[in-house]
Amino acid sequence: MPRRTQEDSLATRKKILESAQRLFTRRGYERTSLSDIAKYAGVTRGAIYWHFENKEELLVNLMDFIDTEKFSIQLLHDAADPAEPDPLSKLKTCIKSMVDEESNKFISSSLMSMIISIMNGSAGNDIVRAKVLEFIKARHELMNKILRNCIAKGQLPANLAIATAAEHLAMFCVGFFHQSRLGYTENIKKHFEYFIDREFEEIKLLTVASL
Amino acid sequence: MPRRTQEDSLATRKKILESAQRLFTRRGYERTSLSDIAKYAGVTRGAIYWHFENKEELLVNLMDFIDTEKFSIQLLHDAADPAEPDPLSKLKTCIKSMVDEESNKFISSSLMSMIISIMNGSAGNDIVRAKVLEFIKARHELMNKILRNCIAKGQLPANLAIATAAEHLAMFCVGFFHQSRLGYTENIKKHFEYFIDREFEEIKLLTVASL
Amino acid sequence: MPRRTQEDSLATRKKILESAQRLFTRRGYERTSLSDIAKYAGVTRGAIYWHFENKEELLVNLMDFIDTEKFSIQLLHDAADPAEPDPLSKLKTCIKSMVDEESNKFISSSLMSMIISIMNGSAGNDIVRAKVLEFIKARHELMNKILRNCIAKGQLPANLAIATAAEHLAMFCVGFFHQSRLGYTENIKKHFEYFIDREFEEIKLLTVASL
Amino acid sequence: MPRRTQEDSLATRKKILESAQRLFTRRGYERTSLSDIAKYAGVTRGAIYWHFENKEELLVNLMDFIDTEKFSIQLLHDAADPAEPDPLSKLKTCIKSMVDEESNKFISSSLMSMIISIMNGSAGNDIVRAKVLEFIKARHELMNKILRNCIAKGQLPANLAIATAAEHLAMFCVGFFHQSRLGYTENIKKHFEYFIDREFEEIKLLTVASL
DNA sequence: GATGAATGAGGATTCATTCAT
DNA sequence: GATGAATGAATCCTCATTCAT
Repeated sequence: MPRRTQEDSLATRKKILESAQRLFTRRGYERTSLSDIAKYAGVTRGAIYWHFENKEELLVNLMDFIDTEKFSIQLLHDAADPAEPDPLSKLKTCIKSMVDEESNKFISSSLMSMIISIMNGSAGNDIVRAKVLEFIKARHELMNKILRNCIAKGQLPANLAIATAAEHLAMFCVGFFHQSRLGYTENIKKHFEYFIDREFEEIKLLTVASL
Repeated sequence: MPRRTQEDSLATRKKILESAQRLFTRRGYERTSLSDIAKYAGVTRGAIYWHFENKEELLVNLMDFIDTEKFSIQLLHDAADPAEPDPLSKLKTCIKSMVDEESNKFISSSLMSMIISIMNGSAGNDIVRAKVLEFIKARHELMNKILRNCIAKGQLPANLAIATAAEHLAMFCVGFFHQSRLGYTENIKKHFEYFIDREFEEIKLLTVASL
Repeated sequence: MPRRTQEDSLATRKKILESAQRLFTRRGYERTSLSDIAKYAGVTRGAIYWHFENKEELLVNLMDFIDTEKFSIQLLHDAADPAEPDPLSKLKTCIKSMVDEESNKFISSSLMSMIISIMNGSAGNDIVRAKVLEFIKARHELMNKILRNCIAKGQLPANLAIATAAEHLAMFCVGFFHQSRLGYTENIKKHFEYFIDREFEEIKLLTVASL
Repeated sequence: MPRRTQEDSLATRKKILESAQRLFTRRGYERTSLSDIAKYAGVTRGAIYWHFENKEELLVNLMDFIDTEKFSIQLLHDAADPAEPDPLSKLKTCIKSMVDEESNKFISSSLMSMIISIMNGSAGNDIVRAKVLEFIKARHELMNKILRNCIAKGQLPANLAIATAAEHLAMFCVGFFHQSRLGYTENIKKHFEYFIDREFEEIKLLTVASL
């Protein structure tokens, strides 16, 4: 029973993307076949090819999809907004959400595991790699912007070594994320807010003068 | 066709393992075919099957192989040795070596990227997952042992929350490793020793009392 | 969305046929997808299915279309016309036009390349084969009629072995056509009229008496 | 039940090539799937990929295979041999054999139908096209060589326009071949030797002086 | 009249695995 | 110990075709 209206079409597209996300995250990009995705989405492989050029394009579109859908990214954008009076809290809240998100398995960090497996994969799919790198870069720039916003609001030192601080923060998040996946952050999670606070204390030390 | 001596056999085995390591690290487990490995090692696929049951077994054996071969693990074992008077320095040295290792691309941390891709991928091959988890657990226990050794030598607080500290340290290392792979640790690398020192200062705060 | 007039419909049909001709000729029947044709014609696949049952039917219709459209066939019909005082010249002119047509790439001989690929391909699509064979037969009969007309006008011997002559002439044309496609008629083309004349001299020898 | 000895391997290879030839000739390159070939040869698709890189390579190898296997090409080489006292007869014999070969369906001319469908196909497979063009060129040069040999033996005029003559001869052969495929050489076949003789009489007229 | 969405049957290719030699 | 040959299942992808709108 084929679907016909434009809404149906969009619904199909969404179903495919969601299935792809779920399966890519669960099994990794390589180990997920289009057949798997189609089955999971309740459509045929052909339908996937109607909506996406090929497997790579599906992935690229998925990235945009997740980026748009998931709300945690919104928090980051808020934190970067010059109109935001308390960007630091917003940033901390966002980082804090990693704990819940992880337990929910499907929030923006699920994207990261995908990213990693793609970057570990390599070889052919240059379009995907480019997209991933672009994606990462965008996040990095966003982080820098947030930090600058924090400085502007007097929440971080004026002479902060921004690039270094951004790297440090990213390390913290990524480290937490990966260890969580392996189940080695039980104790950290218990006092996660404390560690976030400590992280920012560390960052505050990273002034141009001190390095 | 000369008779193969046992040495030849071992040499072949080693060649296969080294090729596997190199290629798995480079392209990931899924994207590396036994054909690739055989070609790279200058043997036939059949030879791989002589030495290893199948692809998974090759991977399992590879983990042991890397663990034995690579020297950085030795540093960790030294640091855990009760006879070692300065385990903290040994540990720091080992962590510090991540910088060079990364640039050299082929030290023990390369194993981690493999581990990650395996944990991200699969679903199926439980033997491998089990092996990986065992491997990670062993590292974790080793880390705990080292921390205890540091406490014994008075280099860390007696009431350190060891498990939490170990998790924190792991987060630091893993975070650095991943961000390095993506090329986002340039600034961190410049002052890596400083950051290692700071990391241990943080850890020192993690006493049973304080948490 | 404006109402389609009948003219629009015919225009679409024509666009499809022309696109089909161009692409079939260029890439062959098998290697041309309906998608290609639709894209080239600036319509959707669905439109093709509105005008033609399926791919085979499109081809069958295309043959009629070409047959009607192209003018060289007209020359042949003229040559077959009993009212024509000089059928031989008409025939020669038509053959001579092969040289230009080839360089123009799209005259009736382009049809032949299609025919050939169909006869070489297939096995399955009997309707097409039947159509092709019918088409070829029609040409053959036309040729016989022309030869008879030439005899009637005294331009060829009364006791000409018509069937044999027709075959010979066809061989000449087909041979030229194929060698042209491969680029091996450079020298022949330089004196093409001469060779046409010689061909007819040869044909004149094919009398019932002589064979 | 897999085969193991080298002879078996060669036998498999041969079976694949023969099946490919038969099916390519019958249905054309595009319409023949590797599955078809495998089935016909009684092997699996994998076996084909063991012996040949891919479908194109199979075709390229097939061309060499046919060229080597079939005997009519030997006649041509004999005719080109300076030691041959009567090259013209050899050449005529070879051309004459087209009649039988055609009826046998699988002689060297079957290659030509393949060539045509490939040249008509086009698009992707540049390697194949190159191979085909090389193949055709080789034949052409061989033909030129034979004609020169005929001149040397005084069987053709000293001032023969060789290139033109070669083209003319090729046209004759190719024309006959194609019309035969379509079943329109019945009458020509009855007196084929006569037409071959006439063809050579025509060629004899093609002197540098006369053109 | 024509479109957009979806299907499903293949098709080429890759690859882990097997096994006689 | 190792090779070369072969298998067969899975994968990505193409395409003719269908059909509600």
